[in-house]
Amino acid sequence: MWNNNRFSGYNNMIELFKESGLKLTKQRKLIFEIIDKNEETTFEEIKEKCKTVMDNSTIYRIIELFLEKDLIIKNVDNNLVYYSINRHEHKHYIYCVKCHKKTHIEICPIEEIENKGYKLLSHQVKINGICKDCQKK
Amino acid sequence: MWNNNRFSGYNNMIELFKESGLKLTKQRKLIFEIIDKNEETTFEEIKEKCKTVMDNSTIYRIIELFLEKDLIIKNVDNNLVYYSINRHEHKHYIYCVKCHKKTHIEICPIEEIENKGYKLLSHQVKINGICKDCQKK
DNA sequence: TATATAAATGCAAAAAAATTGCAATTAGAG
DNA sequence: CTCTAATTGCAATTTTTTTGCATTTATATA
Repeated sequence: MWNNNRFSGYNNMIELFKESGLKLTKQRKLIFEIIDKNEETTFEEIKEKCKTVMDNSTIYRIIELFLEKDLIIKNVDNNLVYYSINRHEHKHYIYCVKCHKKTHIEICPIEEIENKGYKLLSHQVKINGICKDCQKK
Repeated sequence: MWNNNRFSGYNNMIELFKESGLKLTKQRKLIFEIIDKNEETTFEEIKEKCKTVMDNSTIYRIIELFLEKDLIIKNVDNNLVYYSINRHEHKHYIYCVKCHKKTHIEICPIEEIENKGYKLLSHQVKINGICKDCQKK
């Protein structure tokens, strides 16, 4: 997963950790890989996959750390918390809730915001739908 | 607050509750009014304002109920949970984090989503910035 | 490669948040 | 006004998150 260049600017996790000044422990490595494996990962998934390997408190601490260092992004939808690797790309997607396919959305309000004189601080966009194929099923 | 017609389609809370099949208790009324008073209300604000009037479990139950009945919208940003009245309007805003002014954004990705064959289920858009005036200060 | 040490983890305990069952109360229909 | 189903308060539980400290570990450097 990690050698396929999906992460713009870094060739691997080791470098990424080094740049953030983080020791590469096996616990951090595991959590990072779990989050990296899917587009979005719930906290429950992480807990489930880690429970034999590390303590819950460690999970909490690592996730907090990753968020602080901007390695991951937190996202809440429908009472579920999701984490994903921060790939530093400015793109928005629509997710199919059935097949989990994602489709890029071209439209982006940034320009309009800047035209209105606002300085942009943060934005969250989350769009769920059902894709063409899944509607047929 | 409630008689100013901000809520499209309903003239008052009583009617709204009736349509949703909810008894209008003083506890529900209070929570609804608290959420209605501001653009966004945190759970802590609600707890604080209700603590002398009702039990915490009642607050949890009422908020859950309002969400189920789609009377309010839940929104998470920066680890804080916000609630707002569901005014059934399809609009997006940019919020100024300093003066809390909101400005409507025209752009909307819905059309593009539909062109791509997706059936839209839900969407969340949250954009924070600093408005022109506040940047000068 | 070995060593020193600052940082990270595990563990157990505590604190905080959310949920539940049930008796008492209340809104609203008739 | 009365009746009843629905709602609330209360107390207890369960679940989630945080914390302090002893032990372990990653990594810089000798």
